[in-house]
Amino acid sequence: MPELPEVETVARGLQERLPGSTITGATVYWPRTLACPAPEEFQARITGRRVESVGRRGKYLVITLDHGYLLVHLKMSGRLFMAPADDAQDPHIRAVLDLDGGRQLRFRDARKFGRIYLVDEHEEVTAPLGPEPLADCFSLEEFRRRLGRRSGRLKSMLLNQEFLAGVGNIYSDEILFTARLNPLRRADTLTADEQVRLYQAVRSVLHRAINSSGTTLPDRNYLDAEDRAGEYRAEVYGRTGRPCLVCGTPIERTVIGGRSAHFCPHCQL
DNA sequence: CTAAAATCCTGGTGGC
DNA sequence: TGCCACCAGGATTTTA
Repeated sequence: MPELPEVETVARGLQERLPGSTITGATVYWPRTLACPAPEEFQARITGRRVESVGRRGKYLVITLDHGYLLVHLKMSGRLFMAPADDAQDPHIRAVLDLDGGRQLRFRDARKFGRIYLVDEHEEVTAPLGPEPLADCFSLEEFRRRLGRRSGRLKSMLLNQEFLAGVGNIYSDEILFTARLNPLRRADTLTADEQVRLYQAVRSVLHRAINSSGTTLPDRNYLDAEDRAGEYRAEVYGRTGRPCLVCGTPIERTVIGGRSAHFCPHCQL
């Protein structure tokens, strides 16, 4: 499932080739893919736009146009990539933007959870998001401030996009393992030292995951815009029953807020 | 406030 | 081999 490191990898790949392209048309094969506006208005407004840059905010791909923004959320199975217009299309293509030079930007999404937004200001979509965990301005002090006001479980807190933008189910588990904190702990019970560990784990895990181009699980759920798999190796996610890489205790799995949580019962307190 | 459950979806999996 | 029930998961919405 694409989270911050995977979306960042896709954004960097598209940034190599997409800027400067002019969008000459659009086809939406699965109408619900389009969060806004309605298909006819989308087609009218996107045609003739030029791509200026490709970036990321939280788990959203942010494509800056000469007028407005195209935002794409990949959700569970979404992929965004460029292809020659005469390449065969697979049945899971939900939307296609025609580009100049006989190319296309294709949105493929087997599970149909992904969404595309065309807006004048990207804040129309991204306003509710919490801070970017890797931004220079995201300080320990700000993290502590946000943490102190919460009483929920750490696992649920890290998954909350209004608390912090971009962390999903894999990296929330990896961050808590690195911080040696139990996913069931309540946020307002952390000692000062534990707050520092969590802050540093958020930054180091996401940073290392980006440097490894993200995580591709054995089912190959994620590939970047150039079909490359991520090389990050999860230490607890999906390793239920296997030995903890630090102490050898079998990794446990539980459900918190409807999400699977993997952790070492010995290392994470 | 937290939190759980339901919702949207389909590919993959385990049981028989 | 085939069929089927079930699960995963991000975000939102509903309910307690």
